[in-house]
Amino acid sequence: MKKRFEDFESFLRGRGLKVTRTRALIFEEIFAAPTVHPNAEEIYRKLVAKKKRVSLATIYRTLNLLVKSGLVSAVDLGEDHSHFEPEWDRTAHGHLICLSCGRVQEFSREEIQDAIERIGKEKGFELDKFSIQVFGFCQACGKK
Amino acid sequence: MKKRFEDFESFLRGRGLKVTRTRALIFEEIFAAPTVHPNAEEIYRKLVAKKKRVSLATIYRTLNLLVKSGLVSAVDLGEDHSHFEPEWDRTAHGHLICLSCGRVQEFSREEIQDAIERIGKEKGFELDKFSIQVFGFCQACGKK
DNA sequence: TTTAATGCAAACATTTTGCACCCTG
DNA sequence: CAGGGTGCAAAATGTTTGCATTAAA
Repeated sequence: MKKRFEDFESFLRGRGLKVTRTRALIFEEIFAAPTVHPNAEEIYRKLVAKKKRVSLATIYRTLNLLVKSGLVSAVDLGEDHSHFEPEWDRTAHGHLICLSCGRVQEFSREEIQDAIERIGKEKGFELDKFSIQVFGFCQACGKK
Repeated sequence: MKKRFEDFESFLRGRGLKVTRTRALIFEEIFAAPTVHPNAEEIYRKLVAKKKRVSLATIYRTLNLLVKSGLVSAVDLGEDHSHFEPEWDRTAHGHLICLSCGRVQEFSREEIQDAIERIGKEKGFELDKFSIQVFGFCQACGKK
């Protein structure tokens, strides 16, 4: 099931929060290009480029709401700031991060998910979520 | 093979850098308690408690050297700062991080490492390193 | 004695917050 | 029109850097 803006609306209404123009714009920026993994600054710059009047503060506040809602995840790509991606309902996935060009590819493997679930069982650890970052060189960069 | 201070000395000498008292102290702090995963601030506080005269700046500078040397890794435990651990020669491992008490357990599984290597091959991605964080509740906290 | 290392304070980068004004419901 | 939302500027964090001084080699 694909998450859409209505899910964010429900989340906000359920907490007595308001559905605003700015929140919709930020939501759009993340969901319209799911492979981009933008950070707060990038979202800000894109909205400014589209002549929207927003502030970084609001972007951070909205990102926090989106993460709390479960519709968006923060991902660590080895930089000193967070990146954000839509959280679709699908097998958990990891990221391949190119140390040369910075390109990010996703992957998902049942076997890894299963192995992690087995580890949780063994150690009596109740799983919530996990993240995997694989660093290296993508096909294009590795060939050089 | 277990890494020891001599390895750090070789690294430093090989680059024309100096083996100093402060660098030894910081190295010790990380290697003496490998399960601690301290952050820069914690290392600083422990050394101050031991009446050592150090600055956070030197700790950060030394941590950067240790990471470059490959003797120490920076690990992301979901907080807004890095933690550090000795990088022993062993199968790559992941961390189970308790969202309630913050305790960190390690795990390692050949099958995960193999799966990631297979993914690299498939995508023509030349692997360098990977990290896995599993968030959830440890046995003690989960029972409550 | 030469060159790197250190502590300190200032600079940085990212993210959060206080406040006066604005907009949604 | 009441209460949350917003932009702006200031604050809070974590980390890095410039500089004068100290200490390895």
